[in-house]
Amino acid sequence: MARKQAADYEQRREAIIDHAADLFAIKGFLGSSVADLADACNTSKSLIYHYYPSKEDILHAVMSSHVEQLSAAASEVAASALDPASRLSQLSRRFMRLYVGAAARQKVLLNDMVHLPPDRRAEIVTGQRALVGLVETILADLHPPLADDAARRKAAAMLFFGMINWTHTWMRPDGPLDADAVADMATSMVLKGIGGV
Amino acid sequence: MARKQAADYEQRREAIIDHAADLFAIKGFLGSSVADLADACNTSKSLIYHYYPSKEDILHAVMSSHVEQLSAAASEVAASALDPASRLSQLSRRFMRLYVGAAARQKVLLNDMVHLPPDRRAEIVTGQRALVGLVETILADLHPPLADDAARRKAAAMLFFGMINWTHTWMRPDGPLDADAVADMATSMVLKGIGGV
DNA sequence: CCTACCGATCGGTAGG
DNA sequence: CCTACCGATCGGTAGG
Repeated sequence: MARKQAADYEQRREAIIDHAADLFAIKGFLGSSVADLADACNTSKSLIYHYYPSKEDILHAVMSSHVEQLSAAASEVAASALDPASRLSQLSRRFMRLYVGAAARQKVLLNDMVHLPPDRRAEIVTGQRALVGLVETILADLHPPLADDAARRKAAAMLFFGMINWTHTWMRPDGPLDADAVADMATSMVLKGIGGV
Repeated sequence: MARKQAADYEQRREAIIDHAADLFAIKGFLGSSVADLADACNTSKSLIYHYYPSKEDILHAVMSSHVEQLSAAASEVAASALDPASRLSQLSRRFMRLYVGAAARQKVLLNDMVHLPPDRRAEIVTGQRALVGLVETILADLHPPLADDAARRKAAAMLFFGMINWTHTWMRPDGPLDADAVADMATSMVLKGIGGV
């Protein structure tokens, strides 16, 4: 009879990704060694390589788990029957909560994409493009002239993502504004400009 | 008579920084070796170390030269007698032109700050904080309630910087919108929301 | 799941 | 005796 996989196989895989996210977020992918990661996990390099074939596979796992969370949130909002302004508001809040709740993964996603092998990078980029497409649709619903202007529609969506994606550089978990408060400021900026914040 | 410094000393120093910016922007600071940089400059590693004492000093020079350009542009806008909306518009355009004209330095500034030694990093951060302060002042002029709410004033300024700083991830020099067009979209988003773009 | 290693490459410095 | 610069190599450490 074939020997069973360790009962906690999936938990261990997940724990490695958690620690890798923290480490990569602080020191960068190339600035973190596999030995550093093994130490953080209180184990050996060999154990790490038992669960993942390469350091790049660990980076990919950190990123793809996070993009999947974002995609799931986006799908729920896309499937809802809310009006455009409420959809934007919901999307902002759901994204900002994930950004703050998984701050390390978010930083790694935004900083270390260049260190993924091209095929793995393409996979992540495809997931992100769907998120951009959803925001483009909402913005065109809010401001119909955008429907006929692909360049400005894309740019407007990226300006929105800039507002919320940039938060990882300045927001602190113990700061005066929480994820929802910042999400609502970004939504108001889109809907009414600075006069609405 | 003392022998003179090479006539092109400053040009050589600047050329090293130019090539370093391109290299670091593509492969990251840790992903680029001093040997790579020497190759890009068509010279030897020893020549690089003749002009800069360490790889980290090169990173600092890439960043500080760029922050100085941004600070100079900000100072001119701050000294102008324009109304708040025009000041924001001017600042957006001047910054976006620098971001696009020095795209490699901008990427390095945003991605590799973590690899600067703490004292060098503090110096760069101080320069950036002055830029944020200027934007906070303009936004409070545009929307007076912000004058009494430091947290939201800071957050609003960072949402604005998010819009323009994030452009390095999606704007292409040969794309349909140039630096001024994107700057004006960001300005309109602040002044009037999506209805103004 | 560990210790013991490898081929290669790193940032930085030697003599001349 | 200086500065400018080269070819070669240092001691350590990386991912695997």
